[in-house]
Amino acid sequence: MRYWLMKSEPGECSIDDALAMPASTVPWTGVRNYQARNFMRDAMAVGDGVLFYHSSCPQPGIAGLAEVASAPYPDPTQFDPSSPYCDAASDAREPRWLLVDVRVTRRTRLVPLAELRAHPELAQMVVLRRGNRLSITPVTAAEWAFVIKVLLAR
DNA sequence: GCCAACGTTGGC
DNA sequence: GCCAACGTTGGC
Repeated sequence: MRYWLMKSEPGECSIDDALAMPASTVPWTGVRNYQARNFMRDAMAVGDGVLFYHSSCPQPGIAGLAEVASAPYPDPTQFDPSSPYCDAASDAREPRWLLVDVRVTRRTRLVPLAELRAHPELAQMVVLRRGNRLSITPVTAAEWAFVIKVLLAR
């Protein structure tokens, strides 16, 4: 069992948008970075814990808890000409972009980025590292436990 | 394989 | 809107 932080722009899919979906589950469409794709393709397993993070918005931070809810499968938006995520170079027989489904298990208070940065226990979190831009980053078991037990107990 | 130019991310 | 950081592209 592994843990992840996954960024979503609330303008596209907020925690409430995800909760409004059937089974509170959303396909994690639109990832167009190979490192992030490889996490979904190679390292995730159903049941892995996910910190659902709001980015590119007035209040960036953790907005809820979720879990990986499917095996990897091709992201349909890469083949959709009307989608901003369309990738004409991707071959339908060998899709370039994969995704997993993510099921929200709990809406939490918004834990702001600044609050995450304020805790030495989280100083090594990949998402907090200088210059990090990855939309999917691994979270250690200790970081996960700290977020749950300390930050979300408040 | 190198690397300059360019594009994107995302907080502020 | 700015800009640091870093990924991607494409000529060579």
